[in-house]
Amino acid sequence: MRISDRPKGLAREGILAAATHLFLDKGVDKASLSDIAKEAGVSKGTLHYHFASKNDLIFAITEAHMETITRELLQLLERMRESPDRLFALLMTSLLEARDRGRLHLHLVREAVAGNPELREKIAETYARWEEMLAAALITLFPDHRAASDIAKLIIAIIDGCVIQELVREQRMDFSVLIEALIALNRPFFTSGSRS
Amino acid sequence: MRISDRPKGLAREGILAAATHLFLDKGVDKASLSDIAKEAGVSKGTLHYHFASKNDLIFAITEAHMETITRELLQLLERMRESPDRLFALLMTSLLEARDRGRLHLHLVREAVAGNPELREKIAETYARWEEMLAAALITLFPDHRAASDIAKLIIAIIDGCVIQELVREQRMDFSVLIEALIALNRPFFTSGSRS
Amino acid sequence: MRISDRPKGLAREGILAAATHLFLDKGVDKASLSDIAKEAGVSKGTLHYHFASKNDLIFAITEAHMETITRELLQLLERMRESPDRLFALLMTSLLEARDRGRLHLHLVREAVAGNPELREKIAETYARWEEMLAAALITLFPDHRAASDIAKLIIAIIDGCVIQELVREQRMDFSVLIEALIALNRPFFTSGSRS
Amino acid sequence: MRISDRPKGLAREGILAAATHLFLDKGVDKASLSDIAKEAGVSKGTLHYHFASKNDLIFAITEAHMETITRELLQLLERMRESPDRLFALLMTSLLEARDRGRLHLHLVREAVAGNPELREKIAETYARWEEMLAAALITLFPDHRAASDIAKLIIAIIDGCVIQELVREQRMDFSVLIEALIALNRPFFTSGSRS
DNA sequence: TATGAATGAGTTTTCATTCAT
DNA sequence: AATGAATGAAAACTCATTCAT
Repeated sequence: MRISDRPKGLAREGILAAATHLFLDKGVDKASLSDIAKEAGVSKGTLHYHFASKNDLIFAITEAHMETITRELLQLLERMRESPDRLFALLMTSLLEARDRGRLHLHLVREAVAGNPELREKIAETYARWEEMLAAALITLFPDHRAASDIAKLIIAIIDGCVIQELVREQRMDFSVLIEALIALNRPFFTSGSRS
Repeated sequence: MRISDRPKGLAREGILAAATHLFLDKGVDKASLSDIAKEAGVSKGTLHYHFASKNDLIFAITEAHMETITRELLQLLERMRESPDRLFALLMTSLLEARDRGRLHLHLVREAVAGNPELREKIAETYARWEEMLAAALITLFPDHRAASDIAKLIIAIIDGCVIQELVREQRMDFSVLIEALIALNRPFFTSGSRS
Repeated sequence: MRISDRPKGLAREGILAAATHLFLDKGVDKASLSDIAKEAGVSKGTLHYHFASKNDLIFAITEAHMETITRELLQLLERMRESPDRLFALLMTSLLEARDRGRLHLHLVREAVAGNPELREKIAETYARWEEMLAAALITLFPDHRAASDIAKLIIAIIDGCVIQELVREQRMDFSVLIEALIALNRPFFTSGSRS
Repeated sequence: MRISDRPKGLAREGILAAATHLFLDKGVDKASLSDIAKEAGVSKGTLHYHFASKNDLIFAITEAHMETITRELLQLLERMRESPDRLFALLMTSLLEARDRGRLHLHLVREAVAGNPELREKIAETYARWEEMLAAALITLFPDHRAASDIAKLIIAIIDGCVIQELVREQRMDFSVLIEALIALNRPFFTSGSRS
């Protein structure tokens, strides 16, 4: 809030915002540092003053992105106590509603997988953390249920899968329908009708 | 069969194989045409003789990749008639077992999403086709079930989601456990015990 | 001589000539690849086609430079049989007469010493070779003389030292005088007059 | 002595020390002002406060370096009166024993030769001064000897040449051997045995 | 068909220098 | 005296593409 804060932070924040936008839009590889500097309204020199390399920038943005999702997931799980039966629907609509976030997520995950081991490690750790958070919440809500950790894994996978579907097919997924499908799924296919 | 045929086909196939390998390994952007030409053992000139642009090459590889999966899906659905109750497990283990395929898939999807609309369209169409194939198979196997199309969508999403998990966390997913989870999922969480 | 030779070799030779000239003139660090490309009349892309990195170019030029001196030294030692008493004068005037060569030599040696171990090794080997060649020639000319190898070392050092003097003070050294000095040197200073 | 004096002098001295170390280590061109500021533990702003440009810094360091050698040469020539017969050996071992000094010397000389005329002039003057000092000392020690000035020139050249040899070949020169060689040199090679 | 030489636009990165505080 | 944020010019290097042969 102090005046002296602004000049310092502003450039850095502006760069992060510009980079986030361009990474999201064109992907990490195709967004050049020139593009980012231009969009942030700073010189390339300034950009490198704040982020020594492109990798640093990617890392900073990934950290912020993962942190944002984690925070949101936490809030979501809090709210869930009031209406546990809608957990799944809430989770998916909330986490997916920002299509931009999904887009950025895909780009960062791909960057991590394509030869950026540190980044991959970072993302893997966050995934593991989400899984734990989800599993813990499930156990609180349904103390008598086993396999909470597996269900957590499954939920995360479904969300990621839906992100891809949305991005590729450019159409919203209708979750109410998906959830119906999930409910219906178990009866005929896995138990092969034996559950009377 | 004529002698003159062979070199022609061979060079093209060699390029495709090299490009597939490098795209899979480093991603589409980071694999340069020089790398590919070198790995294929041809000159850059030859590469451009067979594929006018990098985009052409990407497109050809995407087509081949999607076609491979489609073919495999078809065979899988055939085999399914004999043991319909294991459909899901079979689907997932088969489609995921080649980790390379998942890796390539991620890279191609990302390339499509990041500013390559033609490619995106191509992939979207194939996804739609898979969905139809799956839905049709489900209807054949379980004629009295509704929402086959939604379940198809869900299955595809789960598979994509698992691919990402595997790539990021570098650990195989245990499907038997996931399927258990799926079965267990519907009871407490969605029906919240209301199922009589 | 064939027509097909020319286009191929020409660019490479042109680049080497331009780089030699600029390295000599401004030093290795201050001669940029842009400068070199411009002087050679080719694009920067072409330059990198022929020499993958600046280091490659430096190395190629160093090799050529050292080779030139070696060749010349060989010819000199041949000619020496006819007038062995003028060996030293001949050596120094010949090797130093091309001031450009000395200039280039200083730049390359400095580059080698400042963090280019491969280059340093290359130059060190050539120095050792010169020393051997010189020592062998001395032994042939004066079979009864010991310490040929040490004298060779000394001669090389004197030449290098004179190169530096010339470059820094921008004035030719007068060798006849230096040689006089060398002759005079031993009597009073080292033997302190004891040599009757 | 006042408190306010110290920080001022200290920063400047720290910068000079850091720059000397880095120039010596990596060469003048490859040592960046950022590196130097970091090693000196000051900001880049401070560095520019004390030295308006990199050239200023180079110049200051060169002056200090040349002054150090001059001072040492003076002391050496003083001590020489007591054992004039060992002049040469003493000179060379003393001036060369600090290998770092030779390294720095090479870098500064090269910088001077490569497009820094002021610096070149400065160094040339100092060389001339050394020559005079040496010649004067020689005349004092050996009043009846002619060509003292040429011998001085020769001695300086030999020292510079040995510095290069040492740096490139990374092995100490054995001076006793070199001196032997010098003594031996004059008889057979130059006079070709004619010295009755 | 196939090549390799050539290109130019573009990439990330480095760096000496300036300046408000 | 000292700082650190900012800059722009220039560095080395990459790469898809073109083209004569």
